[in-house]
Amino acid sequence: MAERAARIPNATRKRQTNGADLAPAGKRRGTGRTARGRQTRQDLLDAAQAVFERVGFLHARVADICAEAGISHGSFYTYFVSKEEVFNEIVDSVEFDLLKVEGAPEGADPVERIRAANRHYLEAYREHAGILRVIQQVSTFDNDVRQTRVQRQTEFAHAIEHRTRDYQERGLIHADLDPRIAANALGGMVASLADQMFIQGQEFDFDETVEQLTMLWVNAVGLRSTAP
Amino acid sequence: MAERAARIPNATRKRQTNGADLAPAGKRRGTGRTARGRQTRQDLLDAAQAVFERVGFLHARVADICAEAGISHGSFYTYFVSKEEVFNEIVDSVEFDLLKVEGAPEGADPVERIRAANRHYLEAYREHAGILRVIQQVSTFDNDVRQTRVQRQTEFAHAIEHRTRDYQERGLIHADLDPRIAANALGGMVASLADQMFIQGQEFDFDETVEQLTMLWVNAVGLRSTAP
Amino acid sequence: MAERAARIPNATRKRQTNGADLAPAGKRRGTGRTARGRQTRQDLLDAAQAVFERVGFLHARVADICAEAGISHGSFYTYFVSKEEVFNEIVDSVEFDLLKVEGAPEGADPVERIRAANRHYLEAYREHAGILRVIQQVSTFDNDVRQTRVQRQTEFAHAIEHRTRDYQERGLIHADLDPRIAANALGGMVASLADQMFIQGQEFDFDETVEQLTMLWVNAVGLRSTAP
Amino acid sequence: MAERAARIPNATRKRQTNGADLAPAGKRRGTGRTARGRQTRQDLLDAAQAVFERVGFLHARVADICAEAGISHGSFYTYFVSKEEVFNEIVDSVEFDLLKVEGAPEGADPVERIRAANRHYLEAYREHAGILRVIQQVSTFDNDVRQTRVQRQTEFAHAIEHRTRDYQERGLIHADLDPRIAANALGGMVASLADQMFIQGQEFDFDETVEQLTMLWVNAVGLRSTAP
DNA sequence: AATGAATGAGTATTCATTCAT
DNA sequence: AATGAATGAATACTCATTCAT
Repeated sequence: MAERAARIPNATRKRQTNGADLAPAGKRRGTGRTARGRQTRQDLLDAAQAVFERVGFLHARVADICAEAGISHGSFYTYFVSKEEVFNEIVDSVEFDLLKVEGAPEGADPVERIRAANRHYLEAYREHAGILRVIQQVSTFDNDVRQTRVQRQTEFAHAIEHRTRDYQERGLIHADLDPRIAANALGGMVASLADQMFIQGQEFDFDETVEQLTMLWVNAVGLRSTAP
Repeated sequence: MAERAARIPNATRKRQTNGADLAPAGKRRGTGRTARGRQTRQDLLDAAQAVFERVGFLHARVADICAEAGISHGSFYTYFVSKEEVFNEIVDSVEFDLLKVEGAPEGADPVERIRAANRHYLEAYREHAGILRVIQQVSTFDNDVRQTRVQRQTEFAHAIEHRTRDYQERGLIHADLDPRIAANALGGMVASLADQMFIQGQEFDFDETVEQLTMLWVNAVGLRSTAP
Repeated sequence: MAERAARIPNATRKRQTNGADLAPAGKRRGTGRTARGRQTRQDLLDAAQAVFERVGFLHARVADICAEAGISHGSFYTYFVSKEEVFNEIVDSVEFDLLKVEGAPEGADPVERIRAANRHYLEAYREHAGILRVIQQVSTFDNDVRQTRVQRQTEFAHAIEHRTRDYQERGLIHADLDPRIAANALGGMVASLADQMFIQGQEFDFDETVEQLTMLWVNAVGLRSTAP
Repeated sequence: MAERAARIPNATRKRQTNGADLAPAGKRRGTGRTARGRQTRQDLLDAAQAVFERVGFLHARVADICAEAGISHGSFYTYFVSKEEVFNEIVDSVEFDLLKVEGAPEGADPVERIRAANRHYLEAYREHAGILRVIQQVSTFDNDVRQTRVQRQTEFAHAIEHRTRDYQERGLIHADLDPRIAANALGGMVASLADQMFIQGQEFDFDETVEQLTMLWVNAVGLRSTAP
């Protein structure tokens, strides 16, 4: 642990309640009718993201965010209900595209598709490593965010699962694999490596990693290239 | 001097500047000279673990731990310097055995070994899920703990990498795999699934998962059973 | 994120290792941008001084000071980093003028000058007795403050020493006095009496004391009035 | 002030009561029937004095004293009611002899007597500087100790005052001096210099200082040597 | 007598959030 | 909309003193 203890200043909490931490519901603020308002709001979002990525959610103080945005302390609450809200908004605007399979059309060679998906996943992870790290932190004490994070993983796995079944039915891959487990395992493999590379800071050659992941994946499911 | 003595509340004193990152420095506590003392210390450790697992590190208050242990507030500091210290001690006493390959002797069939290792990993993860979740949380803002955690992962991967090279040299598995990447990827695959099962709470059949992971792993590296 | 936001209570964070002895470092507080802010800051200073004088530094709690100032608990830290800081600021604003020789022009009769200096010293001491008592307390466990206090004394003695040499050269006083020792002794004599009168609370007639001190001083150094 | 604030752990206090802090009254402990008991008691006294002189009263913890004495934590209270009590006992055993005029018999030459008294005072101060510093600290927040300290000074002054009157009546010194003020002033002069030398740590040559103080004193009162 | 474990009063400090201009 | 001052809940930690063996 190391450093001398000092209170961590902020985050959300429900004393003694270990239950769901859902939807902020309530009032939305500062919708931004004015152009100036909209600008300030955006400044705040950018500042918040920068601060979060720099020091993490727990150590980020609203005051820091305001300083970063160059606005006064109190104005924050003109635009956001709480620190949590900014965070959520940032998350919403960032998260979604780990899943997309880019660069390989629907009908393409399965190996190609897998390679493309792996590459895309790693690229996206790399691009968003900063905020992903923060999301990981927050998901550790906030059920909402944990939910969202699991959800994202689940969707990813579902997509893989779906395709796995398809390939199995077409006899392209091993029949004795459980599509759901395999999907989660292989998705987890890629996610784990991405985490090691971009969150934990371990060194891997990007392209080589894509190749190896693809090879492992293809072997694992026993995919035979459909290429002639 | 005065009727009822009472402490003078405040003044300036040099904080025991405590540069070191690991050793909490200063006076050592809870020497545990007495059986009673040792008992209390253990109670405190148990209580702390229970509380950490229940509410996480962040939400755990020293007061909660003391209440759980049934001792007075101040006694905590007879044994530990800080909440961090108890945590570290718990971590040290728990972490180490994800790595062991149990149940399959050194010379056993490679597939058997992999299966045994996977089973052991999942079992250990399941057994320690509570504290592992907390470790994950803390590693999110504490570099020492992060370090330790990465270390553990790294060692695991090293072991796999070593064996992978061995198998490659013996021609038992694909030659074109990069042992390091493969080791991290496959290790990550198992770890990720363990996380999904025992930390994120997704449902998977334990035995089936062991089988599937083993199958995926074996396929991925192209291992041919050495059985006749 | 959660229904009602509430702070996450604790975790580890690097204490702003603050080696410097003087500047409290870290974020500067209470910039006093607003008139209102400046007012509050002043209120706080006044309150702090009052509390310090009433109960001493050791027994003064930040809460007491805030209560005295009629502001909320936390606001204190908008303006000052710590109890120590307020104290230092008060000291800085008060200390300096024990030294001045008021009322007797540079070229005046030496005896007149001594009398004026003595009177001024006692007056200043009397005026600031409250805070001087506190300074004495703090200098007892705080090296900086001790330093400052000694410094003040030293400067006073230096001034006397300087003049003593001058008078010796001009043959106005005994030649066999050691200017440095004499200066410290005579300065100490006055300071000591001031302390007895205004800190220890012993009763002495003010004017008579000035006269007697002057007489003792003049005799001690063998000063012959330059008056015709 | 400098160091980061941290609570000063101990001393006596009466919340909100600025009144007298008198007599501990109550029960005396550990009178020491046994030889062993008496030994332990003395060890404790010695240890306490050492610790007090090393870190001051405020920073001295009962635990420190016990450690220094090599006895167990709780045994302290077998012998003393409180930290204050040990302190008082130490003070009582040390304080008294600043006053004595050693080395010059009653009928000796007045100048000799003054010289001898000055020398004795400085010597005693030097010898007991360690504990005197602590007494000074404690007198800052403890009325009893303050009282005692003032008392000592007062007695010293009384002695001087008495002698001064005597000399005045015998026509040996100036008639226009106020014996009480002069006594306090001159006594304070010596005390102040002693303080500067042995508490504040300023450098003065011992013998020279005695000479100069004597000279200043003799001059101040206009004493004519009775030597032929 | 000695030991050392247990107790608990006492307080500084942070920072999200609200509020008066 | 913006500003920045004010609020106050929340909690770790120390150490004198007591108590059970």
